[in-house]
Amino acid sequence: MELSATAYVILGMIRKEPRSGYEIKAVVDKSTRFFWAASYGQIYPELKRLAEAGLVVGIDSPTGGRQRTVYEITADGEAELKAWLRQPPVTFEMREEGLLKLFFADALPRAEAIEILRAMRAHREAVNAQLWAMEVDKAEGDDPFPMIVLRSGIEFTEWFAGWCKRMEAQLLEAIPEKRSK
Amino acid sequence: MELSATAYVILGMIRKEPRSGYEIKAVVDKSTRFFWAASYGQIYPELKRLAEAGLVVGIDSPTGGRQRTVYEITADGEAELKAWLRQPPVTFEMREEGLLKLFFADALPRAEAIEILRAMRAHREAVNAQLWAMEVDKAEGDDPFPMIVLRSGIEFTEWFAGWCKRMEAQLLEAIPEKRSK
DNA sequence: TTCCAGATATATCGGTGCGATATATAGTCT
DNA sequence: AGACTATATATCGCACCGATATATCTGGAA
Repeated sequence: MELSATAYVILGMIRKEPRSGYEIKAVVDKSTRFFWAASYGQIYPELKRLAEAGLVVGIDSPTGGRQRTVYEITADGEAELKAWLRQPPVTFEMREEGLLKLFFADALPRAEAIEILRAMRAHREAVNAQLWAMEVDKAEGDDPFPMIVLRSGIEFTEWFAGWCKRMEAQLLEAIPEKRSK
Repeated sequence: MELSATAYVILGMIRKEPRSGYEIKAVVDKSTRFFWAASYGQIYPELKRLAEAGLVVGIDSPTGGRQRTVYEITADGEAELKAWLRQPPVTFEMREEGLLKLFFADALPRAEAIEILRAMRAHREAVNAQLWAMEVDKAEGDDPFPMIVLRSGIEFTEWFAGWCKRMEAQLLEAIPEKRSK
Protein backbone atom coordinates (compact mmCIF):
# COMPACT_ATOMS: atom_id res chain seq x y z
CA MET A 1 0.00 0.00 0.00
CA GLU A 2 1.48 3.28 -1.14
CA LEU A 3 1.02 6.15 1.28
CA SER A 4 1.80 9.80 0.65
CA ALA A 5 4.53 11.58 2.59
CA THR A 6 1.84 13.55 4.41
CA ALA A 7 0.38 10.28 5.68
CA TYR A 8 3.63 9.51 7.50
CA VAL A 9 3.86 13.00 8.95
CA ILE A 10 0.39 12.46 10.40
CA LEU A 11 1.22 9.00 11.73
CA GLY A 12 4.38 10.32 13.33
CA MET A 13 2.62 13.30 14.87
CA ILE A 14 -0.15 11.27 16.53
CA ARG A 15 2.04 8.35 17.60
CA LYS A 16 2.49 9.54 21.18
CA GLU A 17 -0.84 11.29 21.68
CA PRO A 18 -4.10 11.59 19.75
CA ARG A 19 -4.55 14.88 17.91
CA SER A 20 -7.09 16.70 15.77
CA GLY A 21 -6.27 17.80 12.22
CA TYR A 22 -5.97 21.35 13.47
CA GLU A 23 -3.50 20.33 16.17
CA ILE A 24 -1.43 18.32 13.69
CA LYS A 25 -1.11 21.37 11.50
CA ALA A 26 -0.12 23.51 14.50
CA VAL A 27 2.52 21.02 15.64
CA VAL A 28 3.96 20.70 12.13
CA ASP A 29 4.17 24.50 11.90
CA LYS A 30 6.06 24.60 15.18
CA SER A 31 8.51 21.81 14.40
CA THR A 32 9.03 20.16 11.01
CA ARG A 33 7.87 23.09 8.88
CA PHE A 34 11.44 24.06 7.96
CA PHE A 35 12.11 20.78 6.19
CA TRP A 36 8.66 19.24 5.77
CA ALA A 37 5.43 21.21 5.70
CA ALA A 38 1.79 20.15 5.53
CA SER A 39 -1.36 22.12 4.78
CA TYR A 40 -5.00 21.62 5.76
CA GLY A 41 -5.67 20.67 2.16
CA GLN A 42 -3.41 17.67 2.66
CA ILE A 43 -4.12 16.81 6.28
CA TYR A 44 -7.91 16.53 6.38
CA PRO A 45 -8.37 14.34 3.30
CA GLU A 46 -5.40 12.22 4.35
CA LEU A 47 -6.86 11.64 7.82
CA LYS A 48 -10.00 10.26 6.19
CA ARG A 49 -8.01 7.96 3.93
CA LEU A 50 -5.92 6.73 6.87
CA ALA A 51 -9.09 6.06 8.88
CA GLU A 52 -10.55 4.06 5.98
CA ALA A 53 -7.33 2.08 5.73
CA GLY A 54 -7.48 1.34 9.45
CA LEU A 55 -4.16 3.02 10.25
CA VAL A 56 -5.80 5.63 12.47
CA VAL A 57 -9.07 5.80 14.38
CA GLY A 58 -11.13 8.98 14.61
CA ILE A 59 -12.62 9.67 18.02
CA ASP A 60 -15.41 12.18 18.31
CA SER A 61 -14.51 14.58 21.12
CA PRO A 62 -16.36 17.90 20.75
CA THR A 63 -15.42 20.93 22.81
CA GLY A 64 -18.77 22.31 23.96
CA GLY A 65 -20.92 22.65 20.87
CA ARG A 66 -18.02 22.60 18.44
CA GLN A 67 -17.34 19.49 16.43
CA ARG A 68 -13.93 17.92 16.97
CA THR A 69 -12.37 14.63 15.98
CA VAL A 70 -9.07 13.50 17.42
CA TYR A 71 -7.20 10.72 15.69
CA GLU A 72 -5.36 7.91 17.36
CA ILE A 73 -2.82 5.64 15.71
CA THR A 74 -3.63 1.91 15.47
CA ALA A 75 -1.24 -1.04 15.72
CA ASP A 76 -1.32 -1.29 11.92
CA GLY A 77 -0.57 2.42 11.69
CA GLU A 78 2.41 2.12 14.00
CA ALA A 79 3.75 -0.84 12.02
CA GLU A 80 3.33 1.11 8.79
CA LEU A 81 5.16 4.11 10.29
CA LYS A 82 8.08 1.99 11.48
CA ALA A 83 8.36 0.21 8.14
CA TRP A 84 8.59 3.60 6.46
CA LEU A 85 11.19 4.85 8.94
CA ARG A 86 13.34 1.86 8.03
CA GLN A 87 13.32 2.67 4.32
CA PRO A 88 16.23 4.84 3.18
CA PRO A 89 15.07 8.45 2.68
CA VAL A 90 14.81 9.50 -0.94
CA THR A 91 13.31 12.96 -1.20
CA PHE A 92 15.63 15.91 -0.94
CA GLU A 93 14.45 19.14 -2.50
CA MET A 94 15.51 22.71 -2.13
CA ARG A 95 14.11 25.84 -3.70
CA GLU A 96 16.23 28.88 -2.93
CA GLU A 97 15.33 32.00 -4.84
CA GLY A 98 18.45 33.78 -3.60
CA LEU A 99 20.80 31.24 -5.21
CA LEU A 100 18.78 31.45 -8.41
CA LYS A 101 19.16 35.22 -8.50
CA LEU A 102 22.84 34.94 -7.69
CA PHE A 103 23.20 32.47 -10.56
CA PHE A 104 21.96 35.20 -12.94
CA ALA A 105 23.68 38.06 -11.12
CA ASP A 106 26.05 38.74 -14.00
CA ALA A 107 23.19 40.75 -15.49
CA LEU A 108 23.59 43.28 -12.68
CA PRO A 109 26.41 45.59 -11.60
CA ARG A 110 28.64 43.93 -8.99
CA ALA A 111 27.32 46.11 -6.17
CA GLU A 112 23.81 44.83 -6.74
CA ALA A 113 25.02 41.22 -6.88
CA ILE A 114 26.43 41.73 -3.41
CA GLU A 115 23.04 43.11 -2.39
CA ILE A 116 21.51 39.70 -3.21
CA LEU A 117 23.96 38.01 -0.85
CA ARG A 118 23.21 40.53 1.86
CA ALA A 119 19.48 39.90 1.55
CA MET A 120 20.05 36.14 1.69
CA ARG A 121 22.17 36.50 4.79
CA ALA A 122 19.63 38.75 6.52
CA HIS A 123 16.92 36.19 5.82
CA ARG A 124 19.01 33.28 7.12
CA GLU A 125 19.85 35.22 10.26
CA ALA A 126 16.17 35.94 10.87
CA VAL A 127 15.32 32.24 10.53
CA ASN A 128 18.21 31.41 12.81
CA ALA A 129 16.76 33.69 15.49
CA GLN A 130 13.38 31.98 15.12
CA LEU A 131 15.01 28.58 15.60
CA TRP A 132 16.87 29.77 18.69
CA ALA A 133 13.57 30.98 20.12
CA MET A 134 12.07 27.55 19.45
CA GLU A 135 14.96 25.86 21.21
CA VAL A 136 14.52 27.94 24.34
CA ASP A 137 10.92 26.96 24.93
CA LYS A 138 11.37 23.35 23.94
CA ALA A 139 12.01 21.18 26.98
CA GLU A 140 14.69 18.54 26.64
CA GLY A 141 12.38 15.60 27.15
CA ASP A 142 12.47 11.87 26.91
CA ASP A 143 12.82 12.01 23.13
CA PRO A 144 16.08 13.64 21.98
CA PHE A 145 15.38 13.60 18.24
CA PRO A 146 13.25 16.72 17.81
CA MET A 147 16.02 18.68 19.52
CA ILE A 148 18.74 17.12 17.36
CA VAL A 149 16.79 18.05 14.25
CA LEU A 150 16.15 21.57 15.52
CA ARG A 151 19.86 22.03 16.18
CA SER A 152 20.62 20.91 12.63
CA GLY A 153 18.46 23.82 11.46
CA ILE A 154 20.33 26.22 13.71
CA GLU A 155 23.71 25.01 12.50
CA PHE A 156 22.58 25.06 8.89
CA THR A 157 21.35 28.65 8.99
CA GLU A 158 24.59 29.67 10.66
CA TRP A 159 26.66 27.90 8.04
CA PHE A 160 24.63 29.51 5.27
CA ALA A 161 24.83 33.01 6.73
CA GLY A 162 28.58 32.54 7.09
CA TRP A 163 28.89 31.44 3.48
CA CYS A 164 26.98 34.55 2.34
CA LYS A 165 29.28 36.75 4.38
CA ARG A 166 32.40 35.14 2.91
CA MET A 167 31.06 35.52 -0.61
CA GLU A 168 30.20 39.17 0.00
CA ALA A 169 33.81 39.77 1.02
CA GLN A 170 35.14 37.80 -1.93
CA LEU A 171 33.05 39.74 -4.42
CA LEU A 172 34.15 43.03 -2.91
CA GLU A 173 37.83 42.16 -3.16
CA ALA A 174 38.80 39.47 -5.60
CA ILE A 175 36.48 39.47 -8.56
CA PRO A 176 36.98 42.36 -10.94
CA GLU A 177 34.05 44.34 -12.24
CA LYS A 178 32.99 42.93 -15.57
CA ARG A 179 34.74 44.80 -18.31
CA SER A 180 32.54 47.59 -19.60
CA LYS A 181 32.07 47.64 -23.35
CA MET B 1 2.39 41.94 -14.54
CA GLU B 2 2.95 38.95 -12.30
CA LEU B 3 5.30 36.33 -13.74
CA SER B 4 5.89 32.86 -12.35
CA ALA B 5 9.28 31.82 -11.00
CA THR B 6 9.70 29.57 -14.03
CA ALA B 7 9.36 32.61 -16.27
CA TYR B 8 12.44 34.17 -14.70
CA VAL B 9 14.42 30.97 -14.98
CA ILE B 10 13.65 30.99 -18.70
CA LEU B 11 14.53 34.66 -19.11
CA GLY B 12 17.81 34.13 -17.28
CA MET B 13 18.69 31.06 -19.29
CA ILE B 14 18.17 32.69 -22.69
CA ARG B 15 19.67 36.06 -21.80
CA LYS B 16 23.08 35.35 -23.32
CA GLU B 17 22.05 33.07 -26.15
CA PRO B 18 18.77 31.96 -27.73
CA ARG B 19 17.65 28.47 -26.73
CA SER B 20 14.87 26.00 -27.42
CA GLY B 21 12.62 24.71 -24.66
CA TYR B 22 14.47 21.43 -24.77
CA GLU B 23 17.82 23.17 -24.34
CA ILE B 24 16.51 25.27 -21.45
CA LYS B 25 15.47 22.11 -19.65
CA ALA B 26 18.87 20.52 -20.30
CA VAL B 27 20.75 23.58 -19.01
CA VAL B 28 18.58 23.79 -15.89
CA ASP B 29 19.22 20.10 -15.21
CA LYS B 30 22.95 20.70 -15.51
CA SER B 31 23.08 23.81 -13.34
CA THR B 32 20.26 25.17 -11.17
CA ARG B 33 18.44 21.87 -10.64
CA PHE B 34 19.79 21.52 -7.09
CA PHE B 35 18.08 24.67 -5.87
CA TRP B 36 15.60 25.46 -8.63
CA ALA B 37 14.17 22.91 -11.03
CA ALA B 38 11.87 23.23 -14.04
CA SER B 39 9.94 20.63 -16.02
CA TYR B 40 8.70 20.54 -19.62
CA GLY B 41 5.22 20.96 -18.26
CA GLN B 42 6.24 24.36 -16.96
CA ILE B 43 8.68 25.46 -19.65
CA TYR B 44 6.69 25.03 -22.86
CA PRO B 45 3.48 26.76 -21.74
CA GLU B 46 5.52 29.51 -20.08
CA LEU B 47 7.50 30.15 -23.28
CA LYS B 48 4.22 30.74 -25.11
CA ARG B 49 2.98 33.12 -22.43
CA LEU B 50 6.28 35.02 -22.48
CA ALA B 51 6.11 35.29 -26.28
CA GLU B 52 2.56 36.67 -26.07
CA ALA B 53 3.71 39.18 -23.48
CA GLY B 54 6.55 40.27 -25.76
CA LEU B 55 9.30 39.33 -23.31
CA VAL B 56 10.74 36.70 -25.64
CA VAL B 57 10.59 36.12 -29.38
CA GLY B 58 10.29 32.67 -30.89
CA ILE B 59 12.43 32.06 -33.95
CA ASP B 60 11.65 29.11 -36.16
CA SER B 61 14.88 27.22 -36.77
CA PRO B 62 14.22 23.60 -37.74
CA THR B 63 17.01 21.02 -37.82
CA GLY B 64 16.40 19.20 -41.06
CA GLY B 65 12.76 18.15 -41.08
CA ARG B 66 12.34 18.45 -37.33
CA GLN B 67 10.47 21.38 -35.95
CA ARG B 68 12.43 23.62 -33.61
CA THR B 69 11.82 27.03 -32.11
CA VAL B 70 14.55 28.91 -30.31
CA TYR B 71 13.60 31.80 -28.08
CA GLU B 72 15.42 35.09 -27.79
CA ILE B 73 15.00 37.60 -25.00
CA THR B 74 13.66 41.06 -25.90
CA ALA B 75 14.60 44.41 -24.39
CA ASP B 76 11.38 44.25 -22.34
CA GLY B 77 12.29 40.75 -21.21
CA GLU B 78 15.73 41.83 -20.11
CA ALA B 79 14.27 44.78 -18.20
CA GLU B 80 11.78 42.46 -16.51
CA LEU B 81 14.55 40.03 -15.54
CA LYS B 82 16.70 42.78 -14.05
CA ALA B 83 13.78 44.24 -12.11
CA TRP B 84 13.16 40.78 -10.62
CA LEU B 85 16.84 40.31 -9.77
CA ARG B 86 16.70 43.56 -7.80
CA GLN B 87 13.80 42.38 -5.63
CA PRO B 88 14.83 40.71 -2.39
CA PRO B 89 14.47 36.90 -2.70
CA VAL B 90 11.56 35.46 -0.76
CA THR B 91 11.19 31.76 -1.51
CA PHE B 92 13.22 29.35 0.54
CA GLU B 93 11.90 25.81 0.76
CA MET B 94 13.44 22.57 1.81
CA ARG B 95 11.96 19.08 1.82
CA GLU B 96 14.31 16.59 3.43
CA GLU B 97 12.84 13.18 4.10
CA GLY B 98 15.89 12.16 6.13
CA LEU B 99 15.36 14.92 8.70
CA LEU B 100 11.68 14.01 8.89
CA LYS B 101 12.52 10.38 9.61
CA LEU B 102 15.12 11.43 12.14
CA PHE B 103 12.49 13.63 13.82
CA PHE B 104 10.39 10.51 14.41
CA ALA B 105 13.35 8.21 15.08
CA ASP B 106 12.40 7.70 18.73
CA ALA B 107 10.03 5.05 17.43
CA LEU B 108 13.01 2.92 16.41
CA PRO B 109 15.87 1.31 18.35
CA ARG B 110 18.91 3.62 18.54
CA ALA B 111 20.90 1.52 16.08
CA GLU B 112 18.30 2.07 13.39
CA ALA B 113 18.15 5.78 14.10
CA ILE B 114 21.86 5.91 13.36
CA GLU B 115 21.11 4.03 10.13
CA ILE B 116 18.98 6.99 9.02
CA LEU B 117 21.92 9.34 9.52
CA ARG B 118 24.21 7.01 7.63
CA ALA B 119 21.82 6.90 4.69
CA MET B 120 21.53 10.70 4.69
CA ARG B 121 25.27 11.05 4.72
CA ALA B 122 25.74 8.54 1.90
CA HIS B 123 23.25 10.46 -0.19
CA ARG B 124 24.87 13.84 0.50
CA GLU B 125 28.27 12.41 -0.38
CA ALA B 126 26.93 11.08 -3.67
CA VAL B 127 25.50 14.49 -4.54
CA ASN B 128 28.79 16.08 -3.54
CA ALA B 129 30.62 13.84 -6.01
CA GLN B 130 28.18 14.85 -8.75
CA LEU B 131 28.82 18.52 -8.03
CA TRP B 132 32.57 18.01 -8.12
CA ALA B 133 32.20 16.35 -11.52
CA MET B 134 30.19 19.35 -12.72
CA GLU B 135 32.88 21.73 -11.52
CA VAL B 136 35.60 19.92 -13.42
CA ASP B 137 33.95 20.26 -16.81
CA LYS B 138 32.71 23.79 -16.24
CA ALA B 139 35.14 26.31 -17.67
CA GLU B 140 35.80 29.37 -15.53
CA GLY B 141 34.41 31.85 -18.01
CA ASP B 142 33.59 35.50 -18.18
CA ASP B 143 30.70 35.05 -15.73
CA PRO B 144 31.84 33.96 -12.25
CA PHE B 145 28.39 33.49 -10.70
CA PRO B 146 27.47 29.98 -11.89
CA MET B 147 30.74 28.76 -10.39
CA ILE B 148 30.14 30.60 -7.10
CA VAL B 149 26.72 29.00 -6.85
CA LEU B 150 28.07 25.56 -7.74
CA ARG B 151 30.69 25.88 -5.03
CA SER B 152 27.99 26.76 -2.52
CA GLY B 153 26.40 23.41 -3.32
CA ILE B 154 29.70 21.63 -2.82
CA GLU B 155 30.31 23.33 0.52
CA PHE B 156 26.74 22.71 1.62
CA THR B 157 26.82 18.98 0.90
CA GLU B 158 30.13 18.76 2.73
CA TRP B 159 28.77 20.61 5.74
CA PHE B 160 25.70 18.38 5.78
CA ALA B 161 27.66 15.14 5.47
CA GLY B 162 29.89 16.34 8.28
CA TRP B 163 26.90 17.12 10.47
CA CYS B 164 25.52 13.61 9.87
CA LYS B 165 28.85 12.10 10.82
CA ARG B 166 29.03 14.10 14.04
CA MET B 167 25.49 13.11 14.97
CA GLU B 168 26.22 9.46 14.28
CA ALA B 169 29.11 9.65 16.72
CA GLN B 170 27.05 11.54 19.28
CA LEU B 171 24.24 9.00 19.18
CA LEU B 172 26.69 6.15 19.56
CA GLU B 173 28.31 7.68 22.63
CA ALA B 174 26.34 10.24 24.53
CA ILE B 175 22.65 9.51 24.26
CA PRO B 176 21.51 6.56 26.32
CA GLU B 177 19.28 3.90 24.84
CA LYS B 178 15.70 4.72 25.68
CA ARG B 179 14.73 2.93 28.83
CA SER B 180 13.06 -0.35 27.97
CA LYS B 181 9.75 -0.92 29.67
C1' DT C 1 22.83 -1.37 -45.55
C1' DT C 2 19.90 -1.89 -42.16
C1' DC C 3 18.53 -1.46 -37.67
C1' DC C 4 18.36 0.28 -33.25
C1' DA C 5 19.53 2.99 -29.36
C1' DG C 6 19.94 7.47 -27.87
C1' DA C 7 19.53 12.45 -28.47
C1' DT C 8 16.60 16.28 -29.91
C1' DA C 9 12.09 18.48 -29.73
C1' DT C 10 7.36 19.52 -28.28
C1' DA C 11 3.20 18.51 -25.74
C1' DT C 12 0.20 16.95 -22.11
C1' DC C 13 -1.66 14.41 -18.00
C1' DG C 14 -2.23 13.06 -13.20
C1' DG C 15 -0.89 13.56 -8.67
C1' DT C 16 0.83 16.29 -4.95
C1' DG C 17 1.64 20.13 -2.38
C1' DC C 18 0.65 24.77 -0.73
C1' DG C 19 -1.43 29.23 0.26
C1' DA C 20 -5.59 31.34 0.79
C1' DT C 21 -10.10 31.55 1.95
C1' DA C 22 -14.87 30.25 3.76
C1' DT C 23 -17.60 28.90 7.58
C1' DA C 24 -18.55 28.08 12.44
C1' DT C 25 -18.01 28.09 17.33
C1' DA C 26 -15.48 29.05 21.76
C1' DG C 27 -12.96 31.86 24.75
C1' DT C 28 -10.96 36.38 26.20
C1' DC C 29 -10.39 41.18 26.72
C1' DT C 30 -12.26 45.87 26.93
C1' DA D 1 -22.11 43.86 24.06
C1' DG D 2 -18.67 43.91 20.75
C1' DA D 3 -14.31 42.79 18.92
C1' DC D 4 -10.65 39.90 18.48
C1' DT D 5 -8.26 35.67 18.58
C1' DA D 6 -7.99 30.59 18.78
C1' DT D 7 -10.02 26.24 17.55
C1' DA D 8 -11.86 23.27 13.95
C1' DT D 9 -13.02 21.52 9.36
C1' DA D 10 -13.35 21.98 4.42
C1' DT D 11 -12.22 23.29 -0.22
C1' DC D 12 -10.31 25.84 -4.30
C1' DG D 13 -6.90 27.24 -7.57
C1' DC D 14 -2.31 27.36 -8.83
C1' DA D 15 2.32 25.63 -9.30
C1' DC D 16 5.22 22.08 -9.74
C1' DC D 17 7.04 17.52 -10.94
C1' DG D 18 7.50 13.00 -12.97
C1' DA D 19 6.05 10.31 -16.50
C1' DT D 20 4.61 9.44 -20.85
C1' DA D 21 3.31 10.08 -25.91
C1' DT D 22 4.78 11.34 -30.39
C1' DA D 23 8.04 12.30 -33.91
C1' DT D 24 12.53 13.12 -36.13
C1' DC D 25 17.47 12.97 -36.45
C1' DT D 26 22.21 10.84 -35.65
C1' DG D 27 25.77 7.50 -34.92
C1' DG D 28 27.41 3.08 -34.37
C1' DA D 29 26.91 -2.00 -34.31
C1' DA D 30 25.41 -6.11 -36.74
